[in-house]
Amino acid sequence: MSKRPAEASAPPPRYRQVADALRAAIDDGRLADNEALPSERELTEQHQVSRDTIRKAVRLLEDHGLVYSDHGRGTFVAPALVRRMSRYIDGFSEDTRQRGGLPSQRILNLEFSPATMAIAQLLQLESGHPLTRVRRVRLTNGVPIGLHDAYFPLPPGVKLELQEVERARSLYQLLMERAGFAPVEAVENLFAASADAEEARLLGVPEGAPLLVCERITLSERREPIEYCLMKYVSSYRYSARITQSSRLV
Amino acid sequence: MSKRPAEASAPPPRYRQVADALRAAIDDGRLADNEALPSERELTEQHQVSRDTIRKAVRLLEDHGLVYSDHGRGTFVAPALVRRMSRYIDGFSEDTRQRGGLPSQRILNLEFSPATMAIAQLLQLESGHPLTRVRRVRLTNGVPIGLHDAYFPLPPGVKLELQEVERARSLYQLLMERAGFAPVEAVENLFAASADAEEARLLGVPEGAPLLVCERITLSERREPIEYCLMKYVSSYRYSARITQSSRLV
DNA sequence: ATCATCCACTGGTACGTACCACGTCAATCT
DNA sequence: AGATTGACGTGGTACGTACCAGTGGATGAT
Repeated sequence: MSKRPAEASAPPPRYRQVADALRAAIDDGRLADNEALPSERELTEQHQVSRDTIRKAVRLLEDHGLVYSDHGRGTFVAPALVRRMSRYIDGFSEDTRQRGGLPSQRILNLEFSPATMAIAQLLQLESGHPLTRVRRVRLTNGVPIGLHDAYFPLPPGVKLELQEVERARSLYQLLMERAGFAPVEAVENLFAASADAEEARLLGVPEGAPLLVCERITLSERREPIEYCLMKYVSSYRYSARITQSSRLV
Repeated sequence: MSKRPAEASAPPPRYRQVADALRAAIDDGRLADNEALPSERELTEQHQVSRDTIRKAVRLLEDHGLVYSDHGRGTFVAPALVRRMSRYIDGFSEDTRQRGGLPSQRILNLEFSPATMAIAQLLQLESGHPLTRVRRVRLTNGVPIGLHDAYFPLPPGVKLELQEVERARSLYQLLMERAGFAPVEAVENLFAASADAEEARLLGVPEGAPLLVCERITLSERREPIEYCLMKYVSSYRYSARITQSSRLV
């Protein structure tokens, strides 16, 4: 037995434990905005790990925008404005909850359709490849916020039933269990468009209302495209991003 | 003299040199999409540096989406689709050039106005604090693409002249020289809106046309807000983002 | 032919050490 | 009073070593 099926999974690495401890201190206010963290050498003693491990932990927090380091000065807690900005894959439910809203969804339809030329190219498949398509309305506190239109190939023999999609807590979760769907990265293009008649009806806005369109290609661990998703949001929806200058590689 | 004013600046760190070499190999096609890089231990010998240094270099490239590492398999060149996705601060000129367009701008006006309550709050200043405001039209190949409306405080005594703003290659560059303006991070909120009469006229679109609105707060090294900028783009403009799952910190 | 095992190789974690680069501020010198 | 210096503390770079953990092909038993 090389893998332990249900046994307690291995403990997280030490740098991760340190990061969690620091994050907890930030979350519950023991470390205030812009307050300095203990120096790396101090943390070394507090946690009884090497400086290398401490630096890995701090780097992890920095990547997520929770702290920032200044050469010669120290490491500081990032202001809340920055801390709140992190995007995750399939972020709708997460985002909504983080802003204090209750996310929900309504499945419009589940169909099996061959890839159009445009979508085939984006997914790097031949035109006409069989795809599954799921259309959903996303709601926050019961109010329609966006339309999601997702296309993805399923392994031969795997078929989704409407009921299981409706019951599933998360479409990605379901796809992971049923089809080994494992997204690790995504690229998105955002732009503005006007609502057509159907979109207007589904979202409860006037025809021609401005929508935020987000076109996403989801990639597997091997960076193969595994999903194309077209998302359209009403104008009250906010998409947040954080941009860093991190050594721009010229 | 602790700083060398005009002398050749210190050479970049070794991990940076290695990263540049690898990047060059990717850029000119010596390493193809999804091709494996030499293993870290091989790179160690090729560049005569420690594995630690190699790993720093690879991590840098990975952060920028140029390569990805898989535990047990190796490190691979990210597909072009992913490689093209990196955003920088003040990215308009950069972005445009990267997509093969010629960026330009037209200054609409330069004025000195007290902060409204909303803007004062975003910039963490008291209401009525004197601000400089620059409104610009951004163009690609001579076609209007977006409107930028920037607000920022200047140190006492510093005044911008319309001419120098118009002559400057980059507003940020100018602000850096004249006012020590040094952005290192920014947070953005994106949403959709309709063009009002003036916006429509300036952008050459019908009134009510959908616009992509990007609201940006720029932060200094100390994470103090130093600029607020409201940007509105026509629907053909694409805002690109890359999302990674990188150990989500639960 | 099929399956399980093993092994060589990959990146990931963790330790230790040393020195460099930068910022701060108190002590010092004009 | 003002400018200069320098010690000190901070994060940044770089070396070395060792071992862990996941992958995938070769090997060998069935």
